[in-house]
Amino acid sequence: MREEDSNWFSSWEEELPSPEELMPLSQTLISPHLAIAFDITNPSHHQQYSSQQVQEQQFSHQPPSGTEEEPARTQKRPRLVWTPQLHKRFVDAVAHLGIKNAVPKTIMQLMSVDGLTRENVASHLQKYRLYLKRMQGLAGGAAADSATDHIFASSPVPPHFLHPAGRPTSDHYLPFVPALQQHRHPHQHMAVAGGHRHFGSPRNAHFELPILSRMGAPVTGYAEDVESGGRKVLTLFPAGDD
DNA sequence: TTGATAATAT
DNA sequence: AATATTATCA
Repeated sequence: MREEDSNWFSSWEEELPSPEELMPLSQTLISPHLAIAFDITNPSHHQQYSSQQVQEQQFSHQPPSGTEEEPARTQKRPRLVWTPQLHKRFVDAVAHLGIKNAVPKTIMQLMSVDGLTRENVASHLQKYRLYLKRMQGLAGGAAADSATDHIFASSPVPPHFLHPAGRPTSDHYLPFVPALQQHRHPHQHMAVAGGHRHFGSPRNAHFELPILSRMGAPVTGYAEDVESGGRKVLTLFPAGDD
């Protein structure tokens, strides 16, 4: 742990974005009417995800190209930030499926994260596999820490992941059974949300984010602004119990 | 850096 | 044709 990890927790509540700042990706990326079906117009019932702990993923990188009311589908998807919680779900899904069936599409479906695409998972899976390979080499005690693998290290790697692969699928590993979202059923356990901050104008820093999909209430999270070159990244994740 | 995208393979 | 894996980009 570093200082930053302690610092952000300090300014955690201060920088805490309000639920209104969270834009439901399900509304922008999916069909408008479908988004409405997913959307909660009246935040009355909220605390039904206590065990799951609503996870908010903040995206960044919003193209400065004028129009802000671009068609949802033509919208360029912001960078996804893989938080430990999201990663944990990823690992759980992979563990549940077994290395064999752990392919991007299936993983994505099992994760049941709204807004998460197959590409997101594929990209991450690629990195994760590399991480696993790296760990096999250093098997024994020491773990590789490249600041890159921090996210991977946050979640324990199931034994069979490092296995030479000979077993078909002996997974009595049932972390959870998310129940694939087959039809339009607004029952995601998690969701990815995005929003755009206007750093240049700290005064009118109000966003016209519509409404939360259906889990904006207990949005506990911390927001950190990271500036890399000219790229502003705002990451937000819940203070989960993980 | 980390995640997206392109290229390629199955 | 669709999805998976690898490589490269930003």
